[in-house]
Amino acid sequence: MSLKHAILVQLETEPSSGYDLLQHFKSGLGYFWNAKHQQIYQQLKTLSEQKLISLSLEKQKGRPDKKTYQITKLGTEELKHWLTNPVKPHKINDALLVKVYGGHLIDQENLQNELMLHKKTHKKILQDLLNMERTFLESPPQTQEKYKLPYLTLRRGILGEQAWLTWAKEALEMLKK
Amino acid sequence: MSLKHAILVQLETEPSSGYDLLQHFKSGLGYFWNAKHQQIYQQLKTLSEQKLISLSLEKQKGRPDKKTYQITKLGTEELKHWLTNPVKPHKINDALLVKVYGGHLIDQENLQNELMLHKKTHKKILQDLLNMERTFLESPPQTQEKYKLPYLTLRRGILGEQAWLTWAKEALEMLKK
DNA sequence: CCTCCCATGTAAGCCGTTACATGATTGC
DNA sequence: GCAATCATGTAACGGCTTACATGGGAGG
Repeated sequence: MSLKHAILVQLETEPSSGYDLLQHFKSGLGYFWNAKHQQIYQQLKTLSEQKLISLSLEKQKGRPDKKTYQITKLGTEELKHWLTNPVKPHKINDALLVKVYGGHLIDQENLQNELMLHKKTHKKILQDLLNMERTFLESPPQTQEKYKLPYLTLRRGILGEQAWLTWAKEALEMLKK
Repeated sequence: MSLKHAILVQLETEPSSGYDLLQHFKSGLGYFWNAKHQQIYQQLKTLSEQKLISLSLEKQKGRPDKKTYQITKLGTEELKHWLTNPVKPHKINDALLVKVYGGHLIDQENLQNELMLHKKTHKKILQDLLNMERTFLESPPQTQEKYKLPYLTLRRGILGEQAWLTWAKEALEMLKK
């Protein structure tokens, strides 16, 4: 629903190609918004038709032209409008918890293994986020001031992942009894 | 994607009508899986056609027949199969964080107000979850043993909401400077 | 009377996933 | 040579949301 706005936010920061956006969704932004390349390219097409973004072709040697999009005046307006109106609370649809809820139907060992698998992923994510935080905290004060809002989203990620890991520890202990 | 399985899990516990399921999605299960009535009724129809669930009509005085669904053998198999295979990690698509990320475009006050609004909602959810936990902890040991897996999902909710509130406090302090 | 809760549905449209497709460059 | 990364797309399908629709009972 707001992939649209996630793209506009990014383009407001700097003009990007579809591929660039994809990279952002894999790193920083990606912690709280996910999108695949197919969806991004389709959305860019739509946004372009709606005149919320515009396109420039950058010629590249040897490679096909790189399509760089930038936000238009209309796009900035739309973005500001969206930012000013409240968003609905985030909906959680977490299949793992459905599984835990109904886990009495399968081996406890099986359940534990799956939890441990997810734990690995979450540990990795936390490490990545902590690394980003370290980089941020080592940057000069004016950089920190400039990126303080993205930093807040990073903090959300860190606190969220830590809470997840605390839960997993608790859950595994309980399952092992 | 696994509304299907969320429904099967619930029906495995007890036969229910569409309306009953809706109530579960508004309370316990609802913390980690959301669905609207339209979606539930459609899904029940589909599952019924696939013979994963079956229907009995309960006659009621004065009211139209209540449609009660129960899980079939085939449904239980499908559920066990799903439970045994790993699920993909939960994807977060959180519009509020997109907003914070791009919040430099609007009033800081506006952003703070929205955060406070969400804080209220999360506080309410946490209170509800803590109440459910109290009820659980006051129940007899055999009940606790029986519902230990759903209790784990409750714990996930509590830890998650507490982490959210910790973050919000931190964020609001930072924004006020 | 009016609103909330019980109780169930159809239909259109949007959003997102999966599968299919192409082709160049870089590093091992 | 082969895999990974850069770089962009189309098409089909499935899931979810929004709007529309109906009708009885309970309580203030």
